[in-house]
Amino acid sequence: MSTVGFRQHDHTHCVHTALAQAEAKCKTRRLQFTPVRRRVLEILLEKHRAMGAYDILGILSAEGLGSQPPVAYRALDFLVQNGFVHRIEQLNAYAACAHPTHDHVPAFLICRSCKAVAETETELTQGRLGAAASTSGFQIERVVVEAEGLCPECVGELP
Amino acid sequence: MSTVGFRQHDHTHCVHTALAQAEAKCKTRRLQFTPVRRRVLEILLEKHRAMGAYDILGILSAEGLGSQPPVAYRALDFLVQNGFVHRIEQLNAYAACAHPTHDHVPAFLICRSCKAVAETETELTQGRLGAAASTSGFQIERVVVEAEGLCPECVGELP
DNA sequence: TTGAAAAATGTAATAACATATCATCTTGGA
DNA sequence: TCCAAGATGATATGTTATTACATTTTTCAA
Repeated sequence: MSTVGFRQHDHTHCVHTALAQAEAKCKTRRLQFTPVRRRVLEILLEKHRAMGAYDILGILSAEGLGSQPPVAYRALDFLVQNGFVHRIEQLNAYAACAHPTHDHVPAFLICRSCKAVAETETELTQGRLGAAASTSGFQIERVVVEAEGLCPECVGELP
Repeated sequence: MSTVGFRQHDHTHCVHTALAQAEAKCKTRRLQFTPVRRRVLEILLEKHRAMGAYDILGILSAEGLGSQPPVAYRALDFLVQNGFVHRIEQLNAYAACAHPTHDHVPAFLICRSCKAVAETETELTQGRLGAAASTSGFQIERVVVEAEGLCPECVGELP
């Protein structure tokens, strides 16, 4: 449960917890946890999957929270910047962070069939990548690790 | 030189070599190395950097090789499919493979300042990601590893 | 407490990236 | 030589993301 998220669970509780944690973190850092930002995080926590900016915008729009793309992108930028949400590069999509209480390098397992996404962690400079960087003098600031494949559910069901 | 590509080098030679290797590989695999596909690979080898599909299309168009997006995307799909080119997810861009002669999991060092891209390699299931995958029953098929940061040139020059 | 600066929002327009569809042409192999 | 698969031409459209600028709200210190 702490590393992989393919299993079912009731998460009304975890949504509330995560929102409360985000609110607290914003308070201590003096960041504005505005209604749109809060709602975008809540949407991503509730859906518990990767969503595109325009999917989110559709919901915001239906709720009268804004209808133009920058509304969604600004909120997402804020949430990504502050570690509440991760961007999944392969999918051009966003997912709520599963471990928002500590700094980490996220890594994702992405099912190419059902698009489920599980988050785990990895080390910043592990193995050959870190070695290559330090050899060449490259200074790593951020690492994207995304594995594509089949989740446990889909492994059995496909050709 | 085999892992990192931030250093300068004369590469008229390596362009020719890489094209010849691609041609040979297509021959043995019975793939059609058509003029557009060849030219797209050549462009990426010559520029020796990540380029967007529309950048490439601009060049093709100026040369009378086609002016509509599918022309570029089809050629890129072919080249990616067959391991001659990699897609850089973070940049929505494409770069010629630096090690086309053997199968590998590419990893990239991407300079956020000058956009230079160096390719190195990594293991498919190294470390915690592989562990999380096998624990949960996720079957990894492809891994994207992209590090963003500052290249040796830019490390010195920025604030 | 109030006023200036910083941050956030509203809104319109457009840029950048990518695919669907269908007709036509070329190639390789039976 | 003919067929089937693969490649190309061409049009249209879908999806993702940013620029720009006016306005409002919040913060913070004088």
